[in-house]
Amino acid sequence: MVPGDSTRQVDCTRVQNLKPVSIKDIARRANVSHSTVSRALQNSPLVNRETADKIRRLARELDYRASAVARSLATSKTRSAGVVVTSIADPFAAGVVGGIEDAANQHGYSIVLANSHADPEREMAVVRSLEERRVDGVVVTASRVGAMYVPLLARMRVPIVLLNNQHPSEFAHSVMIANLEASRDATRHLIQLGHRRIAYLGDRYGHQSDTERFGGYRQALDEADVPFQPELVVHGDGKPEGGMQAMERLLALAVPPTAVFCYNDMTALGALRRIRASGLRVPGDISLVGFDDLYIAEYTDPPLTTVRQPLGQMGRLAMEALIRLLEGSPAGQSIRVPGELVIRESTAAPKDA
Amino acid sequence: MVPGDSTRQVDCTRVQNLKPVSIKDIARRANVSHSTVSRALQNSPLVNRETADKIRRLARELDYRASAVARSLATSKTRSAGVVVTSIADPFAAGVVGGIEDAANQHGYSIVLANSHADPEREMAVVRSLEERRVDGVVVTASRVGAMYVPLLARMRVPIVLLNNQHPSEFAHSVMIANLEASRDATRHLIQLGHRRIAYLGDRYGHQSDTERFGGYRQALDEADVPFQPELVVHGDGKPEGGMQAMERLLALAVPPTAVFCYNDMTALGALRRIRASGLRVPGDISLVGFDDLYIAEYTDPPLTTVRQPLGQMGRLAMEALIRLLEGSPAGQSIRVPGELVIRESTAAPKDA
DNA sequence: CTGAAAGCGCTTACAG
DNA sequence: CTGAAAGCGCTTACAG
Repeated sequence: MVPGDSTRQVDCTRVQNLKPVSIKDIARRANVSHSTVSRALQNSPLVNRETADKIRRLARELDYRASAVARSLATSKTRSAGVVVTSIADPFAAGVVGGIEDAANQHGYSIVLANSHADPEREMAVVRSLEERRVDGVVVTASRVGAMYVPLLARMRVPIVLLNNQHPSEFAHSVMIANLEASRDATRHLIQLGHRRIAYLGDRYGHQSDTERFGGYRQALDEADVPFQPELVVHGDGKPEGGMQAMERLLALAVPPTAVFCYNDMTALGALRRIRASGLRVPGDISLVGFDDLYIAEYTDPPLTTVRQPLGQMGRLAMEALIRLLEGSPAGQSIRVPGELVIRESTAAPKDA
Repeated sequence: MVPGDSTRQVDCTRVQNLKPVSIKDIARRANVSHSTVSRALQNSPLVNRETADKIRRLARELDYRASAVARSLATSKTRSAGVVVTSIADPFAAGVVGGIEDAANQHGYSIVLANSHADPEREMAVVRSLEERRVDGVVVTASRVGAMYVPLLARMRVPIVLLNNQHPSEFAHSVMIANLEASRDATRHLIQLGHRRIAYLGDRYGHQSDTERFGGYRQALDEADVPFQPELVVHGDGKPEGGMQAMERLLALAVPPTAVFCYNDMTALGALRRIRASGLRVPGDISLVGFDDLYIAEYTDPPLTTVRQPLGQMGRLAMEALIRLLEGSPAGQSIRVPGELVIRESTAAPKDA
């Protein structure tokens, strides 16, 4: 061997393109037809016990991996689902996709993930790509998706499940958080603590979720005979910035609220900042409730009372609904998942109580 | 029409199983062979201009979608990449996968996503599934993956790119954050502010990233002739709980540090809590630096100075390296991505300076 | 420029 | 129980 001969070292980072072992390779060694191999590997009862065992042993020895692509072509099922999200980098989407993947995996499905970035061009490209891949179905978590997008998806002729979509539609099945019930619970919690001047800090974009959450707030007020005060309803943009500005208007009121129920945690974060900036304390002077239970809610100061969206579970339910659709069982047109009020330290009885 | 006849309403949620239009359907209408259709749709110069135009027009009219599965079988390329993460619900993985998907999409690749949950059984199942799907390559972001896992993946005989993996290996290409340089920068920042008693709050699990970050800390100290004090090095568990405990030990020192460089933001969060719990202020009494720039870092009180890992970019680089590998160009065995020191409000000059 | 043919790796009716 | 055959929807050498 030549000293320093670099060829003696195998370059593991480069890839040999040997083709994978196929059903034919096994057939040859087992002295049977490839049909028999196919049957044996599917545990078909049509194959003689011993032949089948021999075939399966060979498959293991040769480290055989059935080609899902060939199978898909033969069966016209890919056992894969497209998952469209606005952006997987968004923790919300990430949580939900975690559940989707778990359920898919458990049922032998694979997930083809695509970001739409709420960009119509990208959305078109994504749909086309999923169509070409012949995914068996798709779940869409793209809350800010255009209203036209769902019909576009529906043209794919595969089952669709929508997840917390702002435009639920007759074209598809859907899984959503039970906004009204959850926000009613959150508001009741404030009422039970003794609050009566409770503000609603909503989202100004007219999302269905805002409408529903506001509905729950109203309902809790009504059932407790707390008079509704329009001046206590303000709107942000769903982000901290908007929360700060809206909170500012609330603080400028002749009689500011003693508690604020926020559309979401991001908004609550802004409200919290604004309250502290004006020298007031949470929950000493003002109680604060969020919605979502983002990771961060646990680490704000004080930790935020909020409504948890069971993201993983919602994803799981969506994927399971899709699978049921694919396998012909009834799936439930519209599934509502209860939120969970997580009481931390941003809520307390009002001072004057 | 019978009143109340429910059949007149199309049930859009149910799916008709009409098979997609194929190359043959187009061929029939165009009065050519399917070979010609195939060529025309690939923009092959071998096809007569007008025939090609006619074919492409027909394809558009019929809303033709080439079957990627048939093409994959014919070409033995799927133009898809497996992406293995410990859990996509982890914001870190989510950020990175965002970049991976963007790069993939841009190059016409699809992403098959799989959670390993750091569970050996699941890891095996995931690898098997990706093998069966015949993905062209895989990128793995599974920092806490078992050391045995990468060799297992390598057996897949497809290119692998590792992303911030704790066990970079000769089996694969890798993309990692430049830990040493970034933590040297962070430490320098503290030194420049005037600190000399700077603690390192590390991770006790002996991750390579901890070793490297500690190395950067040492290097910054050395180059500034700040004496290294072993008592200022403590270890947490990478989470807030461990950060609190380790910070407690630091506070119990005869002369506590005036600044603490934490292994990551989660640890910093714990340290921050512990510092405030003892009535001290950040950065008034102690400056604090994290690592990662989690979403939350911007919203702590005070906002945390930290090192940003450009997650999206790292994902993009990993996917691009994989694609280069797939297309036979050199890809760079080991790519290091610089972190970025984000100076917020948790660092200031020491009191006595 | 075009078509007939073979092949990719499976599944599955059909005939024995 | 088994095999030969056809087919899934493409691609691509080969022959004209």
